[in-house]
Amino acid sequence: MKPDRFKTLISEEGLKSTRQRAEILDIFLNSTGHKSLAEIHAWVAKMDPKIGYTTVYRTLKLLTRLGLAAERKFADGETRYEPTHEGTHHDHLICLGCGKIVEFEDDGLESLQDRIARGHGFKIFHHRMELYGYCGPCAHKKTSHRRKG
Amino acid sequence: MKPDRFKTLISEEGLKSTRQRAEILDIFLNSTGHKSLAEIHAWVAKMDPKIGYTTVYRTLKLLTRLGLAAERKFADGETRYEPTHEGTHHDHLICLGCGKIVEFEDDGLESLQDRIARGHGFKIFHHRMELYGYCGPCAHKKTSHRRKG
DNA sequence: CTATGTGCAAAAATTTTGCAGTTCA
DNA sequence: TGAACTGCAAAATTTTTGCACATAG
Repeated sequence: MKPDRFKTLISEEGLKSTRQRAEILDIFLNSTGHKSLAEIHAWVAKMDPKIGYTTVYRTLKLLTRLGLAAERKFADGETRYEPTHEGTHHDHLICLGCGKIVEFEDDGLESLQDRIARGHGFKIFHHRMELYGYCGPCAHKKTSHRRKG
Repeated sequence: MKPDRFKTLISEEGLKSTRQRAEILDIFLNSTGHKSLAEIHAWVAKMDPKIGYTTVYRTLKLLTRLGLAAERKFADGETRYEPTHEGTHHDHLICLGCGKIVEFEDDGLESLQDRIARGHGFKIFHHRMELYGYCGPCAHKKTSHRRKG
């Protein structure tokens, strides 16, 4: 995702490209994703303390509207945003032990989605799948505890 | 799920079975599921206006802890609760047109989950899958609009 | 120049907690 | 009786909005 694409998108809507938006976009796109507003703002404020929370809030809403960001609400309740990496869809594996979030892509899932949707007369646009469990290291810790315990 | 089961569960924890809890449980279990706290409270208050929002809030948290209810946060942001119908797992089809939420079960999904998890060294306990799109009637409306449009 | 954007502060909407009086076991 | 429960009000969060000033186009 190049900054140019953003400029094109907003000008198409008669909106403006500002210093703040460029700053937020830059930081947001180069982040790992899954960031809460507070986290993004903290990050942005480090670069430019004058940028307010409200601007970050409104910019992320804007990016969501333009399709460059996606709001996500995981089971823990906090609203998070992640860059959309247009074209590629991915889902999430979430470790209940250490909180790590791993992204994955699976074609089987995509076709399964279509089959299920057809069975219910739905026309699907997108889906969300989250797998909750323990990653390798965390699963191992739990197993060790049980051994001879 | 019989009320008796609830009585057993809470007495096991040294908790009490009260009129309010019975009322909330009754209404909650006989609902369609996916209700927000405000909705549940409004419903409960119709039966007994003296029952406060706080009690509903705390009771649903309690039910969640006991495994009788599950908190869900769909993409629209509102926290909703649904009865767990122990043993059966299901996922959701969500209509973006009319907001209808349809539950479904799919064995293929369950095995796919295991395959994906293994590939990433995860041990999965549960998952969440949501398919967003348009149900039959809503999809039809959209199509009609496009015709000769 | 003018419509849009920004930032502060404050309003709204949610979720959670403290406390005094009530109730179940 | 005593620990748990209830309900009100108020605190803590989180999300949104109003408004005066700044700025891109």
